[in-house]
Amino acid sequence: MDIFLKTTSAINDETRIKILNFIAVHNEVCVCELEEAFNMIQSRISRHLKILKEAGFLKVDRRGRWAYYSIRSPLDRFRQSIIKEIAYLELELPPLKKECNVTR
Amino acid sequence: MDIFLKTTSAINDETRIKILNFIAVHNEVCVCELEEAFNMIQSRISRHLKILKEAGFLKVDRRGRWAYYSIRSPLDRFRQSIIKEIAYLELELPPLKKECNVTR
DNA sequence: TATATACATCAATATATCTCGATATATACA
DNA sequence: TGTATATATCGAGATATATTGATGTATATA
Repeated sequence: MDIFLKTTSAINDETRIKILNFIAVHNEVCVCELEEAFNMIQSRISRHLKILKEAGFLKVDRRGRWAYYSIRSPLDRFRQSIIKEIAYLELELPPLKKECNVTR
Repeated sequence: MDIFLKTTSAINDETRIKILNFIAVHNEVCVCELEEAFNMIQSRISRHLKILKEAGFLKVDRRGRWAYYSIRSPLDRFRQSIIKEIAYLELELPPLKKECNVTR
């Protein structure tokens, strides 16, 4: 029950739904790219990423000073269906600008 | 997005998850049966039923003084997967007592 | 028609969650 | 070693949600 509720509360927020969708589309993004794309302050993005990660949706890969977030794999049936359902929403995607760092 | 959020917020509550599961198992129950089974005051049950209904999970059939709630049918793919996932939780079911009315 | 029953809704309070700004930490590199 | 960059975390205020008890509404029946 607790894990289920952690999953549902993670997706019960418009910002996190958009972030999750953005990451699903772009495969792997760093915090500063999300900050830039969504025009939100870094602490806000970071907090939402933590919630999505702890709910089992994301994994993080730290390389150098950057933290690259992507969809966790393998992903269980239920979380897969959630991401699929979010894809069906056809949310407008903000542009991804790879300007916050050059070593990519 | 709004509909999606309505769905996620509906299942983002332990009481509603239990109610939804209870109804899924028993097919059709009235408010007083839920009140009895979960030992909760009527206004609380009624409010949660409204949220589940407006989120597309339940339908209500009024017969006489009673309101019988059941899983809405047909149910879309996503809501079906949610109810299935809740079933996997194997939550303990409180007993259903059909004492609140006799005309059944 | 008056009363009881079943359910819905409202107002007030308690609790949880989101956001921002400040601060902490960790890495790279001059 | 000192500074800049990228990210994480914390505290306070704002907002949203849940719960309760009171009240409203509709139906059945004495």
